[in-house]
Amino acid sequence: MAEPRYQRRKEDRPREIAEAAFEVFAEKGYQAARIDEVAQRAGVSKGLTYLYFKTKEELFKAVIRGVVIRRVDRLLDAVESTELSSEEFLRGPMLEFMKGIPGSRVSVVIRLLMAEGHRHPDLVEYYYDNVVAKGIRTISHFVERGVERGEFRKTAVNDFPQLFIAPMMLSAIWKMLFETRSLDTDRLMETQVDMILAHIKA
Amino acid sequence: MAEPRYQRRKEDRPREIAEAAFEVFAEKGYQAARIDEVAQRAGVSKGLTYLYFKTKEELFKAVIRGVVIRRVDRLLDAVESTELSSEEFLRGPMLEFMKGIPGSRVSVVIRLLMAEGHRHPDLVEYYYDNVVAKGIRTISHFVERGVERGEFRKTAVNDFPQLFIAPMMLSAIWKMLFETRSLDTDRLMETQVDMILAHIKA
DNA sequence: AATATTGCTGACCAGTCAGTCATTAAGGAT
DNA sequence: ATCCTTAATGACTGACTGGTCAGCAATATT
Repeated sequence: MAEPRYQRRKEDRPREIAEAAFEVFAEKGYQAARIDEVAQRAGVSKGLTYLYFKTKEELFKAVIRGVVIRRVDRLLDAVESTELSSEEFLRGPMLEFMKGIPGSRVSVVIRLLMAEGHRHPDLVEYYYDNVVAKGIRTISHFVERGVERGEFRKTAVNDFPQLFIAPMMLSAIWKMLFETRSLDTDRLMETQVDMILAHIKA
Repeated sequence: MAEPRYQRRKEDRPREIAEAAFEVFAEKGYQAARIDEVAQRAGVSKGLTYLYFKTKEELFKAVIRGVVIRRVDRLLDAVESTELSSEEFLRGPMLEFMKGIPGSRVSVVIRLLMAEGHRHPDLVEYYYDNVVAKGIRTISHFVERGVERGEFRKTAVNDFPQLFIAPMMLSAIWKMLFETRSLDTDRLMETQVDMILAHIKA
């Protein structure tokens, strides 16, 4: 009749701990995050954290890696499989994707990487290869396809797919730092898309 | 004949300490920065640091505040006093200003603020009022002057001066995280300016 | 030269925290 | 029931560091 003091849940623990860790890292940053607090939020003892993650750094890396991947892949798939015109895709799914970034977990990851990237070069590399480079290639490919289809002209924008996402990055940062001070980030990104389209449409 | 063990230099110490502190904060971030190391780099004992700055946090704030101000004010003055046409100003001094940001101390400050902003809301406010808001107003004013002079059309760009600096922000971040991976940040910013001009020129 | 002033030092303290490990007990196997 | 494996606990340690302060010595004053 005595309640068991805990349950053994080997399968779920790592995910639960990583989930709690993400929250704590998000709030405090890497250095100020306390393993004790991670454990507490996961409803687990500190020792158990160290059973599943050898060090704080490893936990950090696991958490960061776990966040972002699927989102970029979805965009990539959408580009490949869409039946929309390039302009419609830009104004529709692409813009929707970008609007979703500021305020999401992705921007937390950006912050953490900027803050701690120095000391975790392998993490930066992983993130660059699997998120940034992949995303940039996807946009690049999208623009070139537009050119081939005769929808777009060939312009300097072909060389700088970063132009599409620059306002998104600014929006993410703005929201993180200045939440209260008003900036209509959605319309900011829309305006950039308007401008790019006006510039490259055939 | 015995060399004096130290010299008393009340005037210079604070600046020297702040200088060293900037370096250490830049390399390590706020939390991981050690006051001992700051003192060592300033060629000074740890105790002296606490004579001039009451706490680590105060030192941090003093350092951040000391970095950015003059730069933005120079841009503001340049806008007011220039005899160039709006387009010439954009392509000349304005672009030069923006190219100077990534890789400069300013981007270090951006990184530190993103990483530590949470815990220093007054610092964020100070930075917003004296740098961000001021800069945005300056650009806004510049665009509106162009409209009044008949050089520019009135477009959505009037409402989003952030569009001018978004690629600059992306460049700053890119350079910090991915130094090695090539991106011609200067040309990225030029391309944005080209595009904006094409879009708003009367 | 003697005295006063104060910039500066560095040993020290009290608190903190990542990581360890001896121990406990959950729950499957027999 | 009993044993056995191992998930889970949490007290503990050792290293580290922000901040203090009693005293020293470089200069200013007389």
